[in-house]
Amino acid sequence: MSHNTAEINRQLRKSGYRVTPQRQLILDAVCQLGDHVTPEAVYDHVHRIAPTLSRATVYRVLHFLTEQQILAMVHIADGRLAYEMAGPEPHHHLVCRTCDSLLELPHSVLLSFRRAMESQYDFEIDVSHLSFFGHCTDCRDSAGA
Amino acid sequence: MSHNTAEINRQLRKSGYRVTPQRQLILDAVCQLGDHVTPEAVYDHVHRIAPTLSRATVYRVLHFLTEQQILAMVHIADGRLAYEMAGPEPHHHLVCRTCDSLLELPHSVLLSFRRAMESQYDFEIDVSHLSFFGHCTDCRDSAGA
DNA sequence: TAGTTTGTTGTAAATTTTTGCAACAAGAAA
DNA sequence: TTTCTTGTTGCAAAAATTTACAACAAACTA
Repeated sequence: MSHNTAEINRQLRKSGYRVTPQRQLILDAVCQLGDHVTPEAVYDHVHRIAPTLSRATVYRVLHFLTEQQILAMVHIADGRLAYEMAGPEPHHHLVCRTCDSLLELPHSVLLSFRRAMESQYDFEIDVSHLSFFGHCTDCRDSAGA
Repeated sequence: MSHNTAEINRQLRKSGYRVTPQRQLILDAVCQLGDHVTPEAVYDHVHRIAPTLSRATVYRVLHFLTEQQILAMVHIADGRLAYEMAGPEPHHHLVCRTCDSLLELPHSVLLSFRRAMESQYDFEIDVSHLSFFGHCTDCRDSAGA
């Protein structure tokens, strides 16, 4: 996935934050590495380009960009965290606990569920990204029902 | 929440695992401490009773009891993990990102969603526990729409 | 372009979580 | 009750993540 650098930079500056080379590198890395990028993968990637960029900065920037809704935090197996670009159209994942495969879930599938929570509980679910864990077709079959 | 010790112990032994004082203490701790118990809270609690019980054991046992479906792993704010008793009837939470309050969601609310995923994607969602993050009534109001 | 403000970074240390391994002990069997 | 097998634990070290703080530098202003 690509991202509109100029637009993002403008957004950050407007909010009083700064655009640093570190932030740009880390954002590019997540962008290039695709879905479910772990902090360690980001670090490995950017560290090759900028050897002085520290792990602490990676963690801080990932957290920061998530707060700014530029990235989305994703739960992957075992309660670990990963990140990915927060597209304008959210999508979600069905994560297989056995083979770690991913199925993408279009946002539309969740809209009615979200509306239900809103009307029944007056609670506004943040649907920037959701992961559901379970078992895919193949793994259920091979588990030998 | 209370738990049927004898039943759980029988289940573990039947599967070839052992019932140790450490496991019993940790299970009791989660039970007594209620919903969303963090590993650190468990450690503090059990460490008072059994000072030699190590942090490593707390983490290992929480993980183990979750695999055995005796506990359920819960995602709390910021991607942190917590645990709670896995009741026979699953329940879920709406977690407010602002005030950290919890709303309990009856399992029935998710049944249709789960069925939909099964028929549309042939994916069986594990619904032992789900957390949805967002904002509750009060916090949306005070945010001054 | 130079000066000023203050948001950010790197370092190092603190915390949290995981893992290897030898000693231990639960539970089965005799 | 004693013995034996092997699942578990504690320790210590490794790995992952967070935090304090001084130095740095992005962006605004003149």
